[in-house]
Amino acid sequence: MFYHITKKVPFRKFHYDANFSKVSTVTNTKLITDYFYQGFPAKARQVFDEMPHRDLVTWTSMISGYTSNAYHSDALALFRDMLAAGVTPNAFTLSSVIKACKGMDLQTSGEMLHAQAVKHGVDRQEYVENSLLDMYAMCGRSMSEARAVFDCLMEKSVVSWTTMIAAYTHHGDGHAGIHLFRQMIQEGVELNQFVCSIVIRACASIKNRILGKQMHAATVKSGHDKVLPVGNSIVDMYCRCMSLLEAEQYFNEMHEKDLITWNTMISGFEQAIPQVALSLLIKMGSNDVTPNCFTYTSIASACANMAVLNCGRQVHGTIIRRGFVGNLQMGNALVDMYAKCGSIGDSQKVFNEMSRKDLISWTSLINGYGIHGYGKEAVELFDEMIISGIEPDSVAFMGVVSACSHAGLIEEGLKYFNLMKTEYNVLADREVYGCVVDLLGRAGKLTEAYELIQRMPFKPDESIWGALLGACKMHKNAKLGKIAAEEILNLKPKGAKTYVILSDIYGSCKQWDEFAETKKLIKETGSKKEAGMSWIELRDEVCSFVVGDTISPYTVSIYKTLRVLSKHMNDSGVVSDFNALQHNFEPVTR
DNA sequence: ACTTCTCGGG
Repeated sequence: MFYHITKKVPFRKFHYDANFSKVSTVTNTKLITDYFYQGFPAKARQVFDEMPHRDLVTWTSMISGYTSNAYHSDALALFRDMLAAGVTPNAFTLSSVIKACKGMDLQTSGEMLHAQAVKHGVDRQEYVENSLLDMYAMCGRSMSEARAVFDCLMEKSVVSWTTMIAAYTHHGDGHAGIHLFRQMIQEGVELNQFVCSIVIRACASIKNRILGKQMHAATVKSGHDKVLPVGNSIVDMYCRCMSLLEAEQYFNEMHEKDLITWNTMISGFEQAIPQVALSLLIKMGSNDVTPNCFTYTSIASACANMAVLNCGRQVHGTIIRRGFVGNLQMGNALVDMYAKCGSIGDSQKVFNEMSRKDLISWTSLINGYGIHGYGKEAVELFDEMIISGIEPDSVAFMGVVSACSHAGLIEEGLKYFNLMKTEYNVLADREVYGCVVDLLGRAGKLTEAYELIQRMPFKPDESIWGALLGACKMHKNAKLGKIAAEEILNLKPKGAKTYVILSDIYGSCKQWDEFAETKKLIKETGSKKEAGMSWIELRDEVCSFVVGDTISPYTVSIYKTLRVLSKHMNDSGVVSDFNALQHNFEPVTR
C-alpha cells in the first residue's frame, strides 16, 4: 500500500535522516508511477512537488508518466527543469522525452535530444535507438531518414520492426509496411500484439481483405486477438475492406469491448449503412459505454449520409450539451452534415463559429457550396482560404473545380485546374481529372473532354468515361457517346446503366435503328439498371421514392404534383430533359 | 522504483 509522505514528516530531524529520506524517495516515486498509471497526473505532480528530495528516477518517472498520459509539453518542460537542477539524464529519461517530441511533432527538439544521447553515451542503447527511430519516422516528411537509421541498426528488435511498419502505414504506404512485415517474418522474429495490430491496420489501409483475414487467423492462433487494440484493428479492417458482415460477426463475438471498439464500428458503418451507426449509438449507451467526440463526429456523418436534417439538428443539440463543439473534427463533420442535409445556412454558421479551422473545414464548406450550386461562393471561399495561409490539396481543388462545374463556371474551373501544377505543385489525381472531364463535358466541350481523357497520366476508369457519357447524353452526341459506352463496357461488361444511357442518347438523336439495337441488347443481357432512390424527411418519418414506384402510399399525389411542377416549368420556359426519359418509362399510376 | 512499438474522426 502506498501512502503520501511529505516534508511535514517529523522523523526527518533524527540521525537516520539520510536513510529515511532515501526510503521516502523510493516510496514516493512508486506513488508517482502509480498515480500516472491510474491516470491522475495532477496527483502525481503534487507528490513530486512536495517531495523533500528527488533523484534521477523520480524525475524520469514524472517525465515518462506525463508522456504516457499524452501530457507531452509538460514532459518536455519538466525535462528542462531537470537539466536546470543539474541532474544528468539516463537512457530511461531520454527515451521518454524523445517520445514526447514525437507526440508533439518536434523533430528539431528530437534532434537536440539525439545529440544529448550521444553526449551521454546512450544513443546505441536499444530503447533510445527505437524511440529515436520512431521520432524520425513519424516527424519526418518522408521515410528516407528513418529508413537509413533502421538499416544501420546493429540489432533489429521486434520493436524496431513495428516502429517502421507503423510509420510506413501512417505515411499512407501500407504496401511498404506489409513488405517489411514479410521480411520480419523471414528473419524469424516472433509476433507480438503491437505487430499484429499494426499489420492488420496496414491491410485495412490498402483494403486487402484476404491478407487481413490471414492476419486475423494468425492472431487467433497466437492468442493476440484477445488484446483489445488487436481486436479493434480486426473490426476496423473488416469495415474498411467493406466486409461489414464479418465486422459485425467479429464484433459480436468479442468478449470485451471498449469505447474504441464501438467507435470503430460506428465509423465503419457510417457511410455504407448509416442507420446501423445510429442504432449502435443507442446500443452502446445501454452497454454503459459513454460516447465521446469521436463517436459524435461519425454520428454527424451518418446523419449527413442519410440527409436527415431534423435528426442532424437533434444530434447537434446533444453535441452542444456534451460540450464537444470546440473540437475541430467535430466542427468539420457538422459543416459537412448541414450541407448534405440541405441547410447550407447552418453549414456556414457552424463554419463561422469555429475557433480553429483547418484545410478540411474549408474544403467541407467549399464542397457544400458546390452541392448547392453556389459556384461563385465556392470560388470566393477558396481564395479566402488561400489568403488565410492554408495550403490546398487535391481534395480542395476537386471541391472548387466541381463547384465550378455544377455552376457552369467553365473558365474559373479550368483556371484552378491549371493553378494546381503551376502555382501549388499539387498533383491532380484521377478524381480531379474526372471533375475536369465533367466540367468540359457539361459545357459541351466534348472533344476537349475526350482529348483530356486520352492525355491524362492515368488509365481512365469507369467514372471518368461515365462523366463523358453523361455529357454526351446532355449534349446529344452519339458518336463520342458510343466510344465512352464501349470503354465502360470493356471495364464493366454487364453494366445495364451504360446501355440505358446510350439508348437515351440514340433516342434523343433520333437514331432509331441504333436505339432499337441497344434496347435489344439490354433485354438480352437480362440485367436491370439499379433504380436511383430519393428520400425526404416527413415529420418523424423518412419517405423514399424510386422510379416507377407503385408501393408508396403517396404515389398518386406524387405524380399529380409532378405534373403541376412540369407544367410550371414549361410555362416559365425551362427546357426539361423529359424527352430522353419518355423512352424508358411511363409514370405508373394506380 | 523509471524507458521504445498497436486501435477510432473529410
